[in-house]
Amino acid sequence: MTDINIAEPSPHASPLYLRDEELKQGVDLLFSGFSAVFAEGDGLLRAAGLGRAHRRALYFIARNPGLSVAGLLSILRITKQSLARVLNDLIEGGYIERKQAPNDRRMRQLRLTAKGAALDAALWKAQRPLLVRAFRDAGPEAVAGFRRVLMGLAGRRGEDHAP
Amino acid sequence: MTDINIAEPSPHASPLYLRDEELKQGVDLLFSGFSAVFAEGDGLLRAAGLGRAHRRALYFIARNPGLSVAGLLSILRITKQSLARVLNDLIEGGYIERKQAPNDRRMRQLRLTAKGAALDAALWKAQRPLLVRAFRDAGPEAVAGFRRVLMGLAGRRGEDHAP
DNA sequence: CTAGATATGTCAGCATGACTGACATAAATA
DNA sequence: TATTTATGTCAGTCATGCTGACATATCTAG
Repeated sequence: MTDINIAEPSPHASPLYLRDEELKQGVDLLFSGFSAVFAEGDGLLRAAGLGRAHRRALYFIARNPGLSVAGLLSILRITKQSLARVLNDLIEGGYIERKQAPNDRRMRQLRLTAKGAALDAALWKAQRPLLVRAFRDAGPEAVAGFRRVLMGLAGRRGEDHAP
Repeated sequence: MTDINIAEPSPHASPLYLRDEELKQGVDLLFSGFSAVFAEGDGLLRAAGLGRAHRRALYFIARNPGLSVAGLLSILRITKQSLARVLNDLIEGGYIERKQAPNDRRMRQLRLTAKGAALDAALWKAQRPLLVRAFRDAGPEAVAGFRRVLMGLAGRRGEDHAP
């Protein structure tokens, strides 16, 4: 591959771990890791008659109770028309509820129902072992690095998804 | 904020970094980081009349010149019918070539053409700065941890994508 | 050499989940 | 009151995944 950067003048300008090959291995790993994490629990979803789009919405509503539609849109980065279908499915299925915000009644607050919370818990139960194993095997320092790099990649957009 | 999990009973049974909240933050970050990395360069793709599916194929063929169809399928984990459409688009567009393998002529070796390599380079040029910045800001130890965790998540499937 | 296994390609149809554009409504705000 | 904001909805399209069935060429085992 293009080893252009090996012959950098200053070691500070381009250390080994910033060569194209290392960066691309990072991309490979990100792709594989993401695929693995989000492949878990697909069986449960199909049983519930839902897809991955529903799951993502469910997940982020669970993580941010009372989230507004606009808030969810900014997390998922899809159009409101796309989200609307997903949300309507979830509401019709009794997984989430949509209520007017008391302070600004234009806004809707999204929350899980008991049924939605149960599905979310079941999905998490399926997904969790993989994460626990990977985190534990890697150790706390590695996990800290994992988070640090991802926060950099997400560009401070990755933080506000957590309550 | 939900500080529910702070009061864990035994530190050994569930170290702090393995609490549900920490694991879920990992999921949040993985989602955001992945989205950010793979959103870069979409403009170029559209200009070329291609989508993200084409990009993934192009990327992994670039990473593994001479890759077989089956090999690419096992990386992307989609059906051969889905892949066929993408590959045919790329071949018709002159981005990749498909040649019989000399040793086993049932197999096809996939490679980028000059045009494909140029597109791949342009995409990488768009994508790279984000990765460089995030890796450099996080530092080499963090990057090592990032890789370690992702390798655990990918379950040793994330390694063979690199040549 | 023949029979089967393997790697690939293709047709036909379907499902999911994105998109764009246009328009409607209710509530807040200037 | 006029405008902006947050949301919902209709209608159509596109991208990308899927299943099932079948064809072809080639390799491999008996």
